[in-house]
Amino acid sequence: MPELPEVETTRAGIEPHLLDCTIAGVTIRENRLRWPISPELTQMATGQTIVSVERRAKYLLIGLSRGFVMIHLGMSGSLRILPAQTAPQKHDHVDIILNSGITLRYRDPRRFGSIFWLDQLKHRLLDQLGPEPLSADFDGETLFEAARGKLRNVKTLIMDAEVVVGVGNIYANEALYLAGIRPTRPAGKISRKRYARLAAAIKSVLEKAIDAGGTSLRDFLKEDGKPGYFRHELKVYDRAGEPCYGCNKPLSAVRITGRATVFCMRCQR
DNA sequence: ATCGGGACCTGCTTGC
DNA sequence: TGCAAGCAGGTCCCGA
Repeated sequence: MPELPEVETTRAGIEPHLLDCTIAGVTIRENRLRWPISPELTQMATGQTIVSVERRAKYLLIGLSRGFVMIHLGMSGSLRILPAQTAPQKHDHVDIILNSGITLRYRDPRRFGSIFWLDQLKHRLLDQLGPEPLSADFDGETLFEAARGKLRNVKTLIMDAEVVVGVGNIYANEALYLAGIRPTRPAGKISRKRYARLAAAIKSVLEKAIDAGGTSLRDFLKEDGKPGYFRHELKVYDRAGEPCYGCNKPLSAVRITGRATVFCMRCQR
């Protein structure tokens, strides 16, 4: 489900509802997420004021007067802003209830997501993360350097969070199409110049997806319950066998490390 | 050190 | 129509 644009869309959507609010309580109905939710989350967060709502990679970081709540949406997670008395539905695992009369509700049918209480902004899952793709710390040189001597294919490289964060399966496919690079190409055999193009394509597709409110295929909904509209802008993802918008040739499909991969045999080399 | 594959879950779509 | 298989936006961890 959520890649960087969907997480960023969620962050921007919930931020104005959360800032300066006090947490009146945290209800955990189901703590069996990817990692069990620590029971101390409730007592540590209750009574505190929310001072920031930020994102690092695909993690949401809710800053409190003391400490942080760190949330990952996994494959099927979403956050909604709702009136506090709204009855929970199936898979609504956690509520963060605010003194303003609203609740931030976490839903995650597959339970691949996670919620952590952090005393400080430090966690092993944040330690090894690469640069943010939309920052100046990321460019073609980042990719070229990471790819030196590597035999692995370029799609796996750009989906590796130690190389660059936030690029999941949809946007990896899209960026490689925009850059005209075949996903199966060995990463170490691609020129500086083509990596500059790929880095620019990653930035461009992520920015445009954020502007559109993300991509909604199945589960993903924004904090207000509405879908994002980038689905209509997808050039290759979910279009296997359909004509390439560039040359009309049917798009090819392969699996790369278990993930659906779509590309144009003619436009991507 | 690097890499691929399995594992974790539920729900929806597809094909027999 | 019913059922089982296959597939889905992530990513950690293990064994080769």
